[in-house]
Amino acid sequence: MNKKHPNRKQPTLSDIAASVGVTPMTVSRVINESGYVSDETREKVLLAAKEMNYRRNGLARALKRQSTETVGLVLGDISNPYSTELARAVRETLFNRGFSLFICISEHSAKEDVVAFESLADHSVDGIIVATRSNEGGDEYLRGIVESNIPVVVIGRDFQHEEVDFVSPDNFKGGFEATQHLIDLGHKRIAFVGANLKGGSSLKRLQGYLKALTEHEIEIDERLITGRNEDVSEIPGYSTEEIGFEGMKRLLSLPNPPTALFARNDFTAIGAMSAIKEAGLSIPEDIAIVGFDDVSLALRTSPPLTTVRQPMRLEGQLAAEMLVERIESKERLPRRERILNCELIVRESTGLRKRQ
Amino acid sequence: MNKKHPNRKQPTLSDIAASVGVTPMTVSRVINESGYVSDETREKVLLAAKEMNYRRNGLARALKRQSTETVGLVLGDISNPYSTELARAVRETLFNRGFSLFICISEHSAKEDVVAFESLADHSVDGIIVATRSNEGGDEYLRGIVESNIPVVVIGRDFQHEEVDFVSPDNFKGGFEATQHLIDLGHKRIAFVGANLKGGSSLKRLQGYLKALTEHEIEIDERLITGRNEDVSEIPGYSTEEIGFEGMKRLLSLPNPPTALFARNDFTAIGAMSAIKEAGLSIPEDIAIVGFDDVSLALRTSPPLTTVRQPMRLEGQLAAEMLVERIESKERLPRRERILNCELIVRESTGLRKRQ
DNA sequence: AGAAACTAGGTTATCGTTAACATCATTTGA
DNA sequence: TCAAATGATGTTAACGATAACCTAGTTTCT
Repeated sequence: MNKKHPNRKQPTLSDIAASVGVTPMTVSRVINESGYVSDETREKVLLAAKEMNYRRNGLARALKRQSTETVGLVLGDISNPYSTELARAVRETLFNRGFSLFICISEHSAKEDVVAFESLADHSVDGIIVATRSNEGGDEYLRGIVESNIPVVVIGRDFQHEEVDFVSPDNFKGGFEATQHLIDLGHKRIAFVGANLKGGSSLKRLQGYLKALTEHEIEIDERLITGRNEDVSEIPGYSTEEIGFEGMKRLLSLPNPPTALFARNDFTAIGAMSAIKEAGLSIPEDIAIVGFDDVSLALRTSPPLTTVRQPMRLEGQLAAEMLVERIESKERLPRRERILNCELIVRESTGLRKRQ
Repeated sequence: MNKKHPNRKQPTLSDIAASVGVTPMTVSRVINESGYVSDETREKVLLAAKEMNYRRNGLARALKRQSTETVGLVLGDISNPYSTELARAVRETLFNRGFSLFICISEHSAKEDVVAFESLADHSVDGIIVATRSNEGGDEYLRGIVESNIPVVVIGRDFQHEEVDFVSPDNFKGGFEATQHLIDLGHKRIAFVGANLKGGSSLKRLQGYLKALTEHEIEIDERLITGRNEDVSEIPGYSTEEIGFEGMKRLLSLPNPPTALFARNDFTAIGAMSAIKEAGLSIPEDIAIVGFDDVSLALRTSPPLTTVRQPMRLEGQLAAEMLVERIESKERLPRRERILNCELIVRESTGLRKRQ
């Protein structure tokens, strides 16, 4: 709808009312199937509405009703299958509860986070689910949104607020178990690829990795931890496979390269596999690999990838349900946290126990 | 914003106006930086606005202004990196033109297409970019939207309307060139994996494939064309790799299996590669493969995948620009079509010329 | 010095819809 | 049989913001 196309104007309730000879209110009752309307009137109104190609003005309706029955989801990188599954689960859950979903993308930068929040707030969504990484500017704006009484649920984002629910996979435990698995197989020189010290799920996975090493009294070698301090996803065209590929190349050039590898996610693992093959080494004989996420592709790498499966659908579903509860609740609800278990899926990329 | 949380109500322009001692209109001028306001008044208003945590009501504003400066993008499967790149380009282009973007996902079914269109129309977006596959119900609803004077641009969707612009990669030519490349290498038994006879880009790629075979007088063997009539993407959890994997397995069990393969897209190709390796065959020696899209992962498969690169960023950018033109144009514009060239990227998965 | 232009506001009406209440006829129940 | 319930509308007043128009004081230019 746009005033710049004046040729035909959108008909309104009043237009229909005038053409049928009733008041706008009666037409509204017909359209919304509420209140009493005689069959005769209803039919006349419906006919006129169809003829005039009537489409209700959601803005006016929402303005009056003070609710849009719409929820916003802010995602970082949507190329990640994780985001896809999450979005799908959120959408389905919301749909069943009568809400529609708008997705905004923020490529992990504060500025874009803010833009996303702004557009959603501007459209008066009834609530927001945030699944981007934490960052200063974004957090501040988000806090303002919460103070405006817009219900918010965060997924995997480090954001503390007494009225914001939190859903996350147990990245720490997942990282711990992945590393533990490699240790159990007899590995001592275990690398971590794709560290991001700025926070987010990757940091938690790294911490789990460190904990496992420490617990088994394996010395931590910083040269085995690759990654960057900067926000890699801001480099355009720098895909997550590339992080794995380049990280692995660096590791392979060390005087004493690792015998095993835990990658921050499956795509990073795939990039690392590519580098390993390029170097003429084989998986898992020379180097064992564990990924994270269990994307569908993990089953089709050669060899199939051992990985940590996170319950993406469940995360989305829970977040959506919590948000709807908040939206529909008359009182303020206290913060709720749900940390969901991950599951180690052992495939061939870690192979058998390493001979000592 | 929701009336269900009545504890603190959102302040309005009038609230600020009252607290400062001016009219709402003056506050509006300050907020919008339009019209004349004295520095003194401006400061008082801004201070009050900040103190009261004022957030403008976009609904009321849009209702009055008859424009939301927002565009909707309807995507099918967002897990496809193609969708990601497209969305990114669209978002960036729109952002530079002062529009914000909302994405709706429709997993290719008519019902969900309609839901997506409905929510977008309901929010009075200024225009819609549609990148889902054509389907009857969706097309009908879409036509209604266009008749309501909401500007629409379609990407790769078979939808004819005199006021709807069309952007698409040249899937036909891309399919032709991919097949031509295999023929040039000496292949005669060339399979197509992932056909979808219901239309969409896959059908066009298949037609290009058929044309190339015909032109070189290679007999078309229907057993070498795998795919389904039904809409595979509606089967939950049935990923596009799976199509390639299963299709390839079927092809390998033929009495006279193909020596080359053109896959509807890169992920299908990756699935097929997995099946080929599982059967103990090698690429490209036993079977050569060409994919489509040139996703970033194509560089990291082993061997790296020969594929047809489509200009995803350009598609998104053009679509966004055309849409903005339509939105800002005072007159009706005729349909414009842009069919964009694709580029064959030769990598190792097709190897050298086949010895006869 | 007087007209024109600028500055700093205020007034009014409206965007399209609907909640809340009012009106009046027709049924229904005790 | 008459009050109460119900059915079918109409009326009024917002929801919050702003375009369009109006007022009046202050500069500026010729």
